[in-house]
Amino acid sequence: MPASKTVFSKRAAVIKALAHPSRLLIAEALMEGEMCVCDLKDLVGADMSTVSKHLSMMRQAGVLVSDKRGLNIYYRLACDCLGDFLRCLDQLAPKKAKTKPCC
Amino acid sequence: MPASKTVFSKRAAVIKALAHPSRLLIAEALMEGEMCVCDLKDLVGADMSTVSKHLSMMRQAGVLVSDKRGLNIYYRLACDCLGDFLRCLDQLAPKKAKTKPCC
DNA sequence: CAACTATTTGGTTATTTAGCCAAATAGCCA
DNA sequence: TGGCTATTTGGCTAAATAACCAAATAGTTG
Repeated sequence: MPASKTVFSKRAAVIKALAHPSRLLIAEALMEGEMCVCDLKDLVGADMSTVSKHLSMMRQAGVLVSDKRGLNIYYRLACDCLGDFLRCLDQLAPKKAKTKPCC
Repeated sequence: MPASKTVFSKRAAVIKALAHPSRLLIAEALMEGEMCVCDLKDLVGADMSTVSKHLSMMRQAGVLVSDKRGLNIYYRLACDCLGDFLRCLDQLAPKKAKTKPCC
């Protein structure tokens, strides 16, 4: 079991934590600042338990950190570099592209 | 069906194309330059058909472009910005982290 | 054209994931 | 304490994913 395999699995887990439309929406929303679960639930429009599972998965991958204050639990991005990470996406996400290099 | 939903799905598809240990390994290898499928098969160590499916999925997402020359098909990264994208990962991938912000 | 090589496609199966509902947990306030 | 409210957890089902093998496709060369 090569150590490099573990490295790639960990990195893949980080990416996987962003590889879902709802999770991406959450990540982009959190670029503006922290939000609590119920706000994120409204944003995503899914069952609270579903959102909660997305969030704990993202936290476990190291993408988000959470912070409990009173009844609410606030989530925020673990890392500022995620902003650049996410901004790179639009260059790749095919609008009509595919014929010419995106950047 | 909100347009924004489509946008997030497309972006998620791009990310998903990198969200697998083998695909990440492939993407990093291609940062050095193009490679043909059989070389990538050796690199990944999986069945050629498995590798081929990973590659076509990445191409479809807009992450890779391919180029057939003779019997071989060469793949390369569609976008230089992927380098930065990938380099951001190490900052997030938990080594022991999780206690302090990564960057 | 026939044999060969590189790659993709189709089929199958096992595993993982996403969603919902219901129940459990935890902090707050009367 | 007892009842709220916010969030997580467990259980379940449907759908998506990843892997392999076998067969099909396409280009090459004798």
